[in-house]
Amino acid sequence: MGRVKLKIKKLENTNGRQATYAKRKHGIMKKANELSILCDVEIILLMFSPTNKPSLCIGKRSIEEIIEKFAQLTPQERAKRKLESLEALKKTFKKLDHDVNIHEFLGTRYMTIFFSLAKLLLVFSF
Amino acid sequence: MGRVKLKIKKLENTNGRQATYAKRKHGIMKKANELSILCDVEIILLMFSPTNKPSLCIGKRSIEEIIEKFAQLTPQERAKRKLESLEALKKTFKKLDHDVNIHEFLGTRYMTIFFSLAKLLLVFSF
DNA sequence: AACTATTTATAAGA
DNA sequence: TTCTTATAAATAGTT
Repeated sequence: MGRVKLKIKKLENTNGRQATYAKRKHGIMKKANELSILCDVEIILLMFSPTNKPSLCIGKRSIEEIIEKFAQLTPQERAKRKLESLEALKKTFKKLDHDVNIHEFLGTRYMTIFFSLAKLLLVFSF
Repeated sequence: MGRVKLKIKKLENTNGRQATYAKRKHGIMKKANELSILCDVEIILLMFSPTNKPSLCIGKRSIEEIIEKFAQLTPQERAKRKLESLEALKKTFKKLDHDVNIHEFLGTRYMTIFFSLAKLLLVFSF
């Protein structure tokens, strides 16, 4: 969609790649949001920029549902749950790392993806 | 993009919603794949259909990288690592569930998302 | 499942 | 960089 038909292969020009990423990231997030609303479905979209900066997009309804559930707790319960979740998460990753050395297996980037999602889903603290 | 401009709100007709989901799911997966190639970035896209059937889309390069890393192991190492990872994962989820009762907090659908991603990222066994 | 009128996304240029 | 615009691509309603 543009002045010419684009070949789908890595854009070698760095500036062009950044520009295209910015445009298409916007486009795909819009699409994800529309789809989640139109069809009433859950969507998780996680992207890493060419410089590894993460962008997370979640279907509108899902986020609202999480917020609503979280909001039904008292502030004390919320703080407690968040702390507990983060503690459990830390232990979990230490344990997993000890068992299978996932850092080495997955690499830092995947650990970041995984950790982001875990945090998001567990404690709504992204 | 279509005969009329669509209002972005939940489609109330069930068949229409299914049809739109199918079309737009295809569209957004194509976009995700194009973006991951053009800009050489990692993308994870996870969608649940109106009937809760999950679709997972991962940037082409990422999947190839995982496969390549996994393929460098010997069959014995692969089997061992996969088993270990699954065991660790099971323990992890039992532990997490005990600590924060995430099943109750997140609900089954989110557990499925989380588990799918965990499996995918840990052992390439989806 | 295929079609096509129309809207939407976007590549290149300003 | 942000804005514009020609063109490609997606898709809503139809068949």
